[in-house]
Formats: sequence, C-alpha cells, structure tokens
Amino acid sequence: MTPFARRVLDVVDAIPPGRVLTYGDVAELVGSAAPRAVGMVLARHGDEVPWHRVVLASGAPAPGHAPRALLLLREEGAHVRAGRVDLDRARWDG
DNA sequence: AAGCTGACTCGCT
DNA sequence: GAGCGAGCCAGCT
Repeated sequence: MTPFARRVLDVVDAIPPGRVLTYGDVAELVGSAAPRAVGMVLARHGDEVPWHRVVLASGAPAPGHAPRALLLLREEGAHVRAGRVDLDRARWDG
C-alpha cells in the first residue's frame, strides 16, 4: 500500500450510494493528472471500496466490470441507461 | 536509472 | 457514436 493508493481509496470510499465519480475526477481530487494511476489502485485494492462508483469519463463502468457495476449502481438508485450512468444526474460534486 | 504496462482521457477523423 | 493516436503518471522490473 502506497500513500497515493491510500488517498485514492479514501476518496472512493467517500462517494455516497447512487452517486459516481470519473477516474479523472478522483485523480484530480487526490492531486494527480493520471486517471490511469487511479485505475491501477482499484485493480489492486478495489475490493476494499465501492469501486463500482468510479466510472469512465463517458459514464460507462470500468471495462470488464460493466455488468457487475451496472447492477450495483441500479440497486443504489443511480440513473443508468444504455450501459452508462447519467453523469449529469449522478456525478458527485465532492 | 531506463523502460514497460495499465479498471484513463482528449482531440481528430 | 466509434476508432485511433498521443499524453498522462505510479509501480514494478
């Protein structure tokens, strides 16, 4: 576990149910310009946080995890349509 | 220290 | 929209 990873996990863990954040948003919140680095953290420690609340800039969930993420998001009441989250509605302001 | 990889993003076609 | 290329940076050889 690295300091960077801990900051990322803190942010993701703070996202309320039914709301989402893009990788870019998380990166910005932890003071980084590397959304991909955020992805690496979730790949390793995603099971410790609500990883499904982090989506691509398009609103689609992480590639390879779309079905599971969409299911969880719908259960939380997020507005999902055509395989992607409605960012205008569900994006969390922080 | 240099290089590679990846749960990304953005601009162009 | 969808497909492509370039830029991004943390972590691990």
